[in-house]
Parts: sequence; structure tokens; C-alpha cells
Amino acid sequence: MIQSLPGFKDILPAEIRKWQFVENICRDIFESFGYQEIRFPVLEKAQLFSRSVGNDTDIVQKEMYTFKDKGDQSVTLRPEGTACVVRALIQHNLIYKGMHKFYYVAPMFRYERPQRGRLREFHHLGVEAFGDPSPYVDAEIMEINMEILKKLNVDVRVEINNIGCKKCRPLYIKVLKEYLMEKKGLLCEDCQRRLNTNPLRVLDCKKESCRKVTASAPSILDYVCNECKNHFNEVQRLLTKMKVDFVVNDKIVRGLDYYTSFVFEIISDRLGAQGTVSAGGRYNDLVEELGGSPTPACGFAAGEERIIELFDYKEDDRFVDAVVVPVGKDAMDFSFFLTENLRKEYIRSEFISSGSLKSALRKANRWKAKWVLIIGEDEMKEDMVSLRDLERSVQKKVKVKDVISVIRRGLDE
RNA sequence: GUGAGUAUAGCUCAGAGGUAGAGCACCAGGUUGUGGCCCUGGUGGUCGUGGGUUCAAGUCCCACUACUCACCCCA
Repeated sequence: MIQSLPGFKDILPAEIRKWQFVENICRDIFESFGYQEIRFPVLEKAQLFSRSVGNDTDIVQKEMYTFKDKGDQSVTLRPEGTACVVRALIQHNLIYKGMHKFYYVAPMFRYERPQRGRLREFHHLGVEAFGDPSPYVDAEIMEINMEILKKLNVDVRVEINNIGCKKCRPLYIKVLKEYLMEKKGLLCEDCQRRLNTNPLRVLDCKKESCRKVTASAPSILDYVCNECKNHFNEVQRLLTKMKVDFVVNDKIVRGLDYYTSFVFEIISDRLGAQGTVSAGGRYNDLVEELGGSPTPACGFAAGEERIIELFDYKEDDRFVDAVVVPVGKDAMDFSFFLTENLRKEYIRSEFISSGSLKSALRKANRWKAKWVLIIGEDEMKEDMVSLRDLERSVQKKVKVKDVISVIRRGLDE
């Protein structure tokens, strides 16, 4: 048997309504905030991500689907959307055309070991806002998140942090590294390694021994520049005014290098080890770094699979409204074309071409159909159909020309 | 990349060395043209794959593969 690849999942009809439900809610909210949909290619030049996400990040180092195409060019299946949007923004000069806020609903790819809440192909619901450095944009981004989670009635917690910018963060990293070096012996093996590769990551370690060390480590909040500090304070003020429950967690470290100052994570405790439902922040330097003119920006992405796991949704498993059943050979053609006419009226219909009436009714019942149209010798003679309402278990004969309007009325009830 | 757990019917699972099972689902009949509930019957399995031990392996041993969870890391 040929199976799907590990970490790649089929989304089957039984769950598709749930996906559509989430996507529709998000689209409506994004658009009400003035965001426009953008679609970008699945495949990009590899360097787009090494230059934006950061060459030393795990995403680029070990998680990307990167390969040479037939033209010997190094290409990558997108691991995230922000870099793609920024590329499109620059390439098409979108910001000069008056477009500055975008959203996307798109699959992403990362070569990781699959586990609960983590797949190799997964779906991001993301938005990006360009051109405005003000904390009101950050607040807007948070508002969008809260709006989605409220509509889906999902219980989460919000953690925020200020991770500084390219001016002030290097200073903090230097201080942190010095502090950690002194306590190196108390850190776990991984963290001793991280000391050199990425000292900020030590803050994120969940091991008890390391947490003890990092608990009294210098906080980034004391080292950020005035600009970052003021921005972060303003965002906090707005969040409080918006009645968003948040905690400042100065241990949050995002796995992507492009973030500046405000970052956030929205976390659920009901998702196992991978609890981050949505995350994002400000990235004021990225557009310039990718060759555009300096443009501040802020955005986020939510994991669709993780959101879907969080809320209950009652499936409407009816996918057929009416089942047309000919009884006897003479009714076949007539029934077939009657089915066609129902379909032209957008009444979801199935034509039963074989089997007993009993089995046809069983099928109709299993499909949760509302109507069964039974057409046999008698009905043909009288130019009528026997219209059975499966929900009420009542049946009556209806003139063929009236069938559609009767069904219509019944479905609207 | 590392560790642990799991693998028997479409699904959920029992079976601990001696003929492959149950519930649900599916199909048919009980009603010459009537679903759900009920009753009766039926279809369906190279017991993940390959090797080994044994008179005999779904069961014991080894290897592999897949899935799941966790680490790393992330949405």
C-alpha cells in the first residue's frame, strides 16, 4: 500500500466543515480589519528564508525542505509565510500601490519529527501589516487574535515580551552570555552547547536545573533601548485597555531572527507539548534586509491544526438533500432527469440506479437525506412522485411540477 | 537526529504455544413498493514485513517498517 508521507495528512470529508468554519471566521475577521488576501508560491528560492528567518535558526538549519531543481537552483518549500509576503511586497511594489495589509491561509512545510500538534505539512492563518511603526498596529494584531479566539470560544493565555532590536539586542546577548558562562557547570548539555550557538535559547530550556539558573539571569527588559522600551510600554498600555489578559514573559525567545521589540505567543494548555496556537510580533528591519525600502511591519501566524483541535464543532453530516429512487425499469430515465432538475436548483441530490427500494431508503437514511422521491408505475401514470420526508416519516404524492417548490419549502424549515 | 510505546476485520479492541474472535459498520432477508428500532443470516483477516526457536507461533526471540507520544524546536 502506498501511504502518505510521514507528517502529511489527508483532510477527509468528515472534518472538512470544521476547516471551512475556521477559515471562514478568520477570513471575515481579517477582512473586517482591512486585510487583503494574498497567495504566494509554495516554492521559493532557498535564500529567501536563510536571509529572513535567519541562517542560524533551527528552521533553516534542519527543518527546511530544500533541494536543487532541474536548473540546479536551490529551492525551498516555504516553512513560513512572512518572508514570502515581504518578497511579494517588494517585488510588486505593493506598498506604493496603497496596499499594506495582507492575510493568507496556506500550507507550510517543515521537516521535523511529527508529533501531536506538529506536522510536516501544516496550515498557517497569518496576517502582515506594513508601513506603520505605531503600537496601535501591534494592538490591532492582538485584537485580531482575541477576536478569532473569542468567536471560536477557545481558552488560552497570552504571553508577551520585548526582544529588542538590532541596536540593543546584541548588548543583552553579550551580558547574558557572560552571566551564563559563570554558571556553565549548572546547565544541561544542550544548554552548554547553546551558550555558543544561541545563548537566548537557554532562556527557553524547560529543564529544572537550567530554569534555576535562568530565573535570576539578567532580563532583556533591562537592556533594550529607549525606543524599544517605549514601544513595548505603549503596547502593554493598549492591551490593558483592551482588557487582554497577558503576562510579560521575558524568557520568550522566538525561533525566527527577524523579530524586533514586541513579540507574543498565545498558548493553550490542552494541546500537549506543542501548545502555541498563535504567535508573532514586530519585524521592523526585515523589509529593508530583503532589499526593500525601510518599512516597519508587524504580523502573526496561527496554526490551523492546533486551533481546530481546541474547539468542539458539531458536524452536519448531511451531504444529500434528496434521493431519487426509481421503482422498476420504466421509471429509470424519468428519475434520472428529474434528479438533474433538482441539481439545477442546487438541491443536493442522488440518483439510485440499482438495488431494492429498501436498500435505497437505507442509503438515504445513512446519508441523513431529508427527502426521498419514489417514482414507480403508479406515479408515472399520474404524473406525480411519492415524496417521503425521512425526518418526519410522512409521505405524500406531489405533482411533478410542484416537487421542487415543496422540497424547497421543507429544506428552509 | 534521540528516546519510549503501539501494530490482529473498514473502526474500537479481546486473544499470553494447539482450528482467527467480539462489538460496531457493511450486505441481504424478515415486508411482491418503504429507512431508523428489533430479529435472523452473510461478506470481510497472507494477525505490519522478513527471519529465527518449536512437532506446532497472532502468542516466544531478532531485525526492519509504519504509526503515536515525548525530546530538540516550533504554529
